Amino acid sequence: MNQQGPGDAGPQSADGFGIEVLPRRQALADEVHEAIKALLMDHRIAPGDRVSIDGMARELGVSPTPVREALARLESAELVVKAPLRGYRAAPLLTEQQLEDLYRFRLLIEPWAAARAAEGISAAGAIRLRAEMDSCDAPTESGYRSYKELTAHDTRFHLLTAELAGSEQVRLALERTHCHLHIFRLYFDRAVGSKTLEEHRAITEAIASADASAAEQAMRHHLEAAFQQRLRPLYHAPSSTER
Amino acid sequence: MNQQGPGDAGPQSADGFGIEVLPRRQALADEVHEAIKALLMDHRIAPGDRVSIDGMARELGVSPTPVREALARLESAELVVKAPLRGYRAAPLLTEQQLEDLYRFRLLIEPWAAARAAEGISAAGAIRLRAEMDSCDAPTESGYRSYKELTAHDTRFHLLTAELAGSEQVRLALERTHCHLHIFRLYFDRAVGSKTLEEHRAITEAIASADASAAEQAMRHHLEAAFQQRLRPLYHAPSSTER
DNA sequence: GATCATTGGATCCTATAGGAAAGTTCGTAT
DNA sequence: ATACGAACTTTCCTATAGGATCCAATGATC
Repeated sequence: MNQQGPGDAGPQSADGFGIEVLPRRQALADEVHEAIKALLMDHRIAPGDRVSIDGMARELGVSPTPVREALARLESAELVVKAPLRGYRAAPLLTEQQLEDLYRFRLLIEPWAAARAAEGISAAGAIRLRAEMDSCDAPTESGYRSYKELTAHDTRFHLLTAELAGSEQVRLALERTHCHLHIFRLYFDRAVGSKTLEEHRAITEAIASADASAAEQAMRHHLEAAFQQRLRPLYHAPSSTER
Repeated sequence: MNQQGPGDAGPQSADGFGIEVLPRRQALADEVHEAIKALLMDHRIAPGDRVSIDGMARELGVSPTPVREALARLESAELVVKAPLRGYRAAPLLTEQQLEDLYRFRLLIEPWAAARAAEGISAAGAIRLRAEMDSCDAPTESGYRSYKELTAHDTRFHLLTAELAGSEQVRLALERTHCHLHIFRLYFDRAVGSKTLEEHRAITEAIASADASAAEQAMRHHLEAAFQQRLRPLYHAPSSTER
């Protein structure tokens, strides 16, 4: 609607100085896309719930058209399923078999990526990796970090290792699994141990010291521990929402 | 045109007797999606060309809304790119580096999948695999098979091996790369050798005889040969745009 | 003659309206 | 009381209109 205040009408060449803030003219369908994704993660839309185009448009205060576009993309990402004349529904939670399959896939590509990242690590890459760790590592004494924050870090960390491996296809494949979103939906209300950060730290150091086999092994250990010790028990424990 | 002109409107559910077998109300957006994908593969939309929403709607005789939805999905699949206020463009061809990256990724997951398929092969699985081979293998003397047909077989064959591996994630990852579509766009006007079918046959026999290491090796050989001997030379040969 | 401002065209983006189909509910007959 | 049928409601699906923006062409000015 309104352009952000005065002076930026010209998107980039406002004053001739290439500030290039690029006011993200991108938008409305993308914002709707992110909004719905956030609703799915927060369980404000439970798995299996209907996602009405009109209802979502009313709730977000936009017309149905961008909602339709956003849902089409979410369907392509398998986060919602579309029944031809019955509307969209939120995708169900992963079954235990699907989760196992997902981690088998991650075990196939991520240790490999960690090894390649270690082989080709640069000074700048090591800095980026350590910065990511520090962003979530530092003040762990005062207050607990929210699970949402830790998940965001986890997402960035794993995608960063894939990026450092130099394989865009691996990074894309990992991103397209939306594994972090699925995991988040699985135990979005549980506290996460500090084990994750410890394991991330081990991976970081292995990569930063260019030790390929150590990086591969650390990543493998991390994924196996996450699956066997943290995720899989959720299916056999009582479905508690305790903290 | 108005809403549903009288002639073409009522599809077939004229009377209350819904004898019509599944009126296939499925999709208009889906059909548009497939139509545009076909246009991309046939180079009727060249890489880099603009894909106007209104223009495509006029050409296909539908309203812009389903076109918009189809393009949103194609963008999610990275077959078109969207410039915020400048419309969609067909994605450019893969660079040599991107092709190499793609095959590195396939070498990571597909030999693994072939080995798992061999380990868990069933009688039914072997039959399906051989049927796929026979469908394209048989009458190779009378007429040449079109490249389009062979590509379709290649797509089905590789997805089938991934499916037989029992990993939905691997199958999805392979599908999401759209590698066959990219390859097709690379040399859509060339004849393909019979080498591909020979290599497929070797993979099929290795899987059907439950020889995991042979299957893995055959798949690896197939991918390396395809990249090194068939695809990569395209970048160094004289340009192929003239016909 | 070259550069910049202005105007025009095309396109995208959002919003709204109307028709069609499916699910649901209520009423009636057995 | 139960089953069947009809009407209703909700929702999706398509089409069209209007506002905003970007690219291109033209004319004016230095």
